[in-house]
Amino acid sequence: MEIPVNTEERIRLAAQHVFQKKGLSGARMQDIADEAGINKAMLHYYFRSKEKLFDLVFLESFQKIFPKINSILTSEDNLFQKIEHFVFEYITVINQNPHLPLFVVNELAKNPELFLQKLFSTNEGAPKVDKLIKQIEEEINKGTILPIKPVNLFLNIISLCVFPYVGKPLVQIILNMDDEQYKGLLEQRKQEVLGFVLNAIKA
Amino acid sequence: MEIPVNTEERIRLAAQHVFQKKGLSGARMQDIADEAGINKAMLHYYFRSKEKLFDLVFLESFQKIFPKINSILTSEDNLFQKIEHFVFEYITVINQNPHLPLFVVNELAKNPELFLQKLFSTNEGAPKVDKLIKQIEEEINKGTILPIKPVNLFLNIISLCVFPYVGKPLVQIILNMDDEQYKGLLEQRKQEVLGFVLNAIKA
DNA sequence: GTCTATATATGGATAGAC
DNA sequence: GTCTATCCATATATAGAC
Repeated sequence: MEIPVNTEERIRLAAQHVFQKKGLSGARMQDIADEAGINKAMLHYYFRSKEKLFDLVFLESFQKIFPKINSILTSEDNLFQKIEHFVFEYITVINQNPHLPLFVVNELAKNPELFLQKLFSTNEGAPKVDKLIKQIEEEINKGTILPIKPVNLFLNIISLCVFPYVGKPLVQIILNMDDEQYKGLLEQRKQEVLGFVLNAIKA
Repeated sequence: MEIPVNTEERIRLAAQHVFQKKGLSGARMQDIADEAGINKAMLHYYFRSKEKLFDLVFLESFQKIFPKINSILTSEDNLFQKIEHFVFEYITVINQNPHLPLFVVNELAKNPELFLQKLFSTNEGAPKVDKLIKQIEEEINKGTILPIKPVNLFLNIISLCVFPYVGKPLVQIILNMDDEQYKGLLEQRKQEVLGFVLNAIKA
């Protein structure tokens, strides 16, 4: 994690950090400038406005999640491989950016109107879950897994992967865990989630 | 949902609504005044400052979640009854306040220092999960459920209950569902979550 | 208790020197 | 490109009339 020499990149990283921590309305341009080690005026020189800077950060955050999901969902793996890949890859990504899910979810919730245009104008579009849904239905028909609404299974998997990160502060209070203990809990989630899901669906 | 006649109560409800939707930093006193149908000055007359008003709203939100959880967790039910009660009650509460979990989680994450004093000074304290943990261990020893780290099981249950609400905007994009469809999905989560969990742990 | 008007602080954005 | 100084809009908070 060496500090980039060029100013624009330093600002980008500082903005990412501050926005993810405080959100759009909570972040101060001064905070970003301080963290980047430069002056407030520089932010406007490079990125024009707070909103433009935020849009960039948000889009980049979004793109950290979706392409990888998509490539797994549309792969040629069978259902069980796909679930394993999804769980492992997804938790790995989140582990590298633990504040990312809450940031994305929260800003999406606060700007219900903005996200669509920003997303679909630049991105390849929302993930394609059709193939996974179809695979789930096939396995149910074959009798290899128990009947379940495919959408529910997908939602369950995502919930198990993501919530421990999104809900961290709340769960820590409930379980009375310090940061170190919670980190340990998160580290073995890949195996835990995978095992739990496979148990739940196996016929 | 009739509108209260007395001003203080109107402000409280308006504040709750606006804060839950926009968060502390995103909410404007003017928004709250407008929604309450009174003047900005009134807010300060009754609640002194934005921060004090927020603290009240946040604490009330918090207290909507915890007492009920606690009473279930410490009850004399056996493990399976307890899981069923927890899932049904918890999802019912969230269904009545769908914005509550994201609000609480988000503000907790943004104010890591504030929450402890505010909470523990007024509340009966964090939920007691010890009893549940012990019950899980007992059932594992008896062989009625598969081995699992008790904390993981608890975390899994909460994740399955809460994430569909917290992650709504994101999940809706992924699954390409409109509000009506998503509402339908949420309505059958009680049965879905309970069945999924029981399948996953049954020996 | 409720309003209008105003004070005060904060934060995003720009001007202009270097 | 980078800085300091400043402008200006917005938002919280208060004063004071009714």
